[in-house]
Parts: sequence; structure tokens; C-alpha cells
Amino acid sequence: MNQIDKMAAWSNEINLICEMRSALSHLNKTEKKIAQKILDDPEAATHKSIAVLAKNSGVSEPSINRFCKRFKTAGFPDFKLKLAKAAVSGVWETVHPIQPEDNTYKYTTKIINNTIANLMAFKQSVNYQQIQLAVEAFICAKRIFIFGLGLSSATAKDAEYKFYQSGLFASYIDDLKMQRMIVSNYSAGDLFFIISQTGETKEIIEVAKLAKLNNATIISMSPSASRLARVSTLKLQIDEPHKLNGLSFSSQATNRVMLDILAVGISLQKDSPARFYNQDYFKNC
Amino acid sequence: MNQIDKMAAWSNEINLICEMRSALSHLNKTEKKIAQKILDDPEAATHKSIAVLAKNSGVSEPSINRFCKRFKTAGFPDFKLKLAKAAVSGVWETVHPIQPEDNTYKYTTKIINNTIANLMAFKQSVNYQQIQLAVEAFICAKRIFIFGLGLSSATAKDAEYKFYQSGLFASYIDDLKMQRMIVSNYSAGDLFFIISQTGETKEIIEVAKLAKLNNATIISMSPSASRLARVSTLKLQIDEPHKLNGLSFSSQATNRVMLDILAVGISLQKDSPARFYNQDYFKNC
DNA sequence: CTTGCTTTGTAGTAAAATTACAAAAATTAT
DNA sequence: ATAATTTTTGTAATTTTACTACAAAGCAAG
Repeated sequence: MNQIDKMAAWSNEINLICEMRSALSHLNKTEKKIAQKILDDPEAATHKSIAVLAKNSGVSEPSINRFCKRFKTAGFPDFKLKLAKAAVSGVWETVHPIQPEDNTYKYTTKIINNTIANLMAFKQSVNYQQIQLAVEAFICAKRIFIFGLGLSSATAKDAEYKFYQSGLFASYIDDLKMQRMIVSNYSAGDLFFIISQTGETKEIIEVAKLAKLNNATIISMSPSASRLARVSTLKLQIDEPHKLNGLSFSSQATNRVMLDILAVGISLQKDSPARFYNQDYFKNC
Repeated sequence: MNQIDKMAAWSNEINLICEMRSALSHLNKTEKKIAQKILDDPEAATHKSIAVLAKNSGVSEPSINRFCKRFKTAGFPDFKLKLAKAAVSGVWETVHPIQPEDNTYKYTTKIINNTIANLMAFKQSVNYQQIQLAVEAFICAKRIFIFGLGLSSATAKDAEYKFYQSGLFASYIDDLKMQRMIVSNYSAGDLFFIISQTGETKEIIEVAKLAKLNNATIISMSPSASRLARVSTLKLQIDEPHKLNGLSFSSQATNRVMLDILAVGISLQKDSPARFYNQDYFKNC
């Protein structure tokens, strides 16, 4: 069983509704009719019999049954069970934006649900290889500098602390001029860990480019499609597919999870032989 | 109306598993056999047919059916559905600890799952009233100081930034001596937002107590049962029921979610009339 | 010990889900 | 374009599962 199979097996356990939603575009006509009907009101679907659901969605009973099996469930009853579990979390409701008239309960729930949804999405999009390589790079680096501006400066500070805890020394710098200076004085073995929510902040990209000129190793934590990610040696992607209006930034929470992952990875592997020896190692990643 | 009916009426609409557990002593021989078998492993019970469960617990099939109806469910399938929902929270409890031999995929998944589990637990334990009051307090405060030490100092920095974004001015202080000084120079309208992962750090509790002596308003973000929470005016509880070994601290992510909630709450209510006028307002919370 | 009530089980019935197979649709090759 | 092949969908029969009616057993009060 390879990594992807394991992932599939797992993701199915977590939330069937998310699974269905993300599969929606890959489904054929009949399957889409079924999925749509179920997603319309997942809770209601759990109370229907296969015959009723078949009639409702305009397909035959065996089609429903096949649909269930395609989502790695034993059959219709098992599917309903998993659906009920997924529906109880309420996570799928996160599409609703925050309204001015929302009361405390409403906006609180929306924010939490949104964060959970983003974490679930994160789980599906994690690039394990990049994490593995980043961990090795951190362990082998002579000096580690953590850069961040604005909101990400607090994340950088967090990262510094986490690195200490896992036994590595790192310095966080949130002053742009300092960042430029340090990058300019690059010496072999230096590692730049650059954190940015957007990955599009002009200043931080310039710093990254300056580092790249010196052939420095740059590990970025930013959205996968960002310009910062593009100039980095290793990319720790933090995307936020479910965006809420207002001041809620789920990626902040996801950032912390990534820091946890790095810290655990570092402390697990610190004393084992590293595969990271030179710059060329990253060339084909 | 029999015993169970009375019980059900009394303990209306909670989790089916809790309901069964508390009804256990009032059940008769046959019912007890069934309840025991289901409670042994509720998750497993959801996958059994009525025939299998009947055989397993040494009773007849109609007895199972009657049992289900006594717990206000439509029948066995409906009972299993409700049971599955109730067991969901339990599903998250089985996050396995990180092992030294875990590969990147394994420890990454464990960390993410654990964080999601904690967020779900958080969602169920949120005290909306305290959030509501905290938001009002922040809006009405003349000056806001945010205190944090160690890992929480980064969270405090984050909070400062978030407050700016939602239109409030706040200062984060991560220097203990400064914190003492500021607290000592308390003046009416000052608000102290104290953040601590453990809520048990001696130094920060002393600062809080010092503030309390001056009758200052203290809003704490810490575990609900902590000593810091006990001395605070308002408590924003961040518990971490699902703890992973290693360097993973899910409460960090939960902290960010709470900051998001506060920021959204503040910006939603900033311009509407506040209920927060004086210190006495909090007395009976 | 017997009457009346409650609880439990047996057997039959109804409903629901699954399977096997055939028809239809879509895809590919000629 | 059309025949051949593959894939998809539906029909009908089968199997499994849950439910109901009723009878037997257990239990308490007179």
C-alpha cells in the first residue's frame, strides 16, 4: 500500500461530505445527480431509503448502490452511517459568510468550522516530500534565519521558539532592513525560512530574490501559487481554499500546525543520518 | 410512562451514548444486556445487523427493536444512525501518539488530526457569553495591554496585530518587568488581556494578581481549570483535551481561532451601542 | 395457586438492499 | 459512417434485514 492509497483510505474516514464535494467535478452524469441530491441536504439523506433517494435523484437503485461503493463504503447502509458522522460535525456548512447581524454563536461557529474545513483541505494537499526535505535542510543548516513581515512576523517569532524547543538555533528577524543585510551577507550553510500569508508582499519577495542570487537555500511557507513560493528552493504550501470574509484568517492556524509538524520532524530526525549534504540535492524537487 | 420514558424526558436531547449510560441503572435484565453490549463498543455496534446484535447480547431481535424505540428512535436503523453520530466525538479521541519510527506521512497526519480533534472539542465547549462580554469589554476599554511570556508572547504579538486590524489599539508586552510596571500604574478603563498556554506560569499569575488588587479587568486566554483563569474577570478558555506527545501543541492553533473570533466580534460590534459600562457588570458572570 | 399484568420470544410479513443480467449509451476501430 | 467493444445504467429476481402480530413465559398481588 503506497502513500496515496493510505491517504485515500484515511481521507475517506474523516469526512465523506468533503470527499464528495471535491470529487464532484470528476463524476459522471448519473453520479453527479446523486451527489448533488445528497449534498443538498446530507442530514436529510441519512433518513432516506435507497428507493426514495433513487426516485428523488432520478436514477435507479443499483446506481445509488454503486455510487456508495465508489466512495469506499460497504454499501448504502454503511454510506448513510458515514454520511451521518460527517454531517454531525457541521463542517460542510462553512460556505456561509459572516453577516453583520450574526450573533456571537453564529460567527463563532462559522469561524471554527471554516478553520476545520481548511485544516481538512490542508491535510489533503500536504506535500510530504517537501516537508521531509525541509526537515533535513533545517537539521543540516549552519545558520537558520526566519523572516516575516506584518502578521507573519508573529508566526516567525513562533517558529523561532519552536526551533529552540526541538533543539535547533534560529533567529527571527521582522525588520526589513535587517533582512536585506543578512541576506546580502550570505555564507554557505545559511538557510532562510521565509513566512508570508499572501506570498505576494513585494518587499519579502525582493529579499527572497536577493537570497536566490547568492544561491542560498530558501524555504518558504506561503500559498502554493504565490510568487514567493516560485522563487523558493523548498515550498511548504499553506493554502486557504475556504475563505471567510471579515478578519478571520484560517491560514494562521494552519501555519501553526505546519510549525508543529516541522518541530516534530526535526526532533525525530535530528540524530539520524541526514540525506542533505549539498545544494544540488534540491535541484530535482 | 415507564422509567426510561421519564429519564428520557428528564435528560432531553443529549448524546445517545450518555443517555444510555445514565439510564443503565434503571433498565431491566434484557435491556441491560443490550445496553452493555452496545456501550462496550458503540462504534462496532453501528456496523452490526439487528440479528448479530441480538445474538451477541443473548436476546431476541424484537427485544433489540423495542429497546431502540424506548430510546425515542424510529427503529433499529435510526438508532444506529444516532449512535454513530454520538460516537463521532469518540472517533477523534483515538489519535495515536507519535512514535519514533513514524515516517513523515504518519506524524504529519497525526498532528493535523489531533488539531482538528481539539478544534472540534473547542467548538463544543465554547462559552459564548464570555466571548460576548470580552468583545464588549475590549471595545469599551480606554487602553488595552496584552501580556504573554514564552510561546504565548508570539500569540500576544498576533493579538496586537489583530486588534489593529479590527480598529482597536492595543500594546503587547512580553517583558515581565514591564508587565509589572504597567499593572502597578493601573488607571480606570485599562484592560489586561493575559495569554498563557498553561495558565500556570508563576510569574504571569503574580502579574494578574497584582492587577486584581487594583480591581482591574483581566481577560485571560488559558485552560479553563488553570490558576490564571481563576483570578481573571473574564475567561476565554482554551483547553486541549487531546494531547499528543512530542512538540505538537494544538492549543496554539486554537488560540489563533479565538483571536479571529474576537477580531470579528469586535469589528461587528464596535459601532453598535455597548452594554459594558462599569466593573460591576461582570460581577455575576 | 390463580388471575391479571408485564416482559420476552417465535414465526410470519414487509421492506430494504444487493446481485445477476440485459439493455442502452458511449467509445473505439475499421 | 458504422460495426465492434467497452462502459454505464436499469430491470427483475434474490437475499438480507427489520418489523409486527401473537403466543408463551415470568412476575406480582389477591
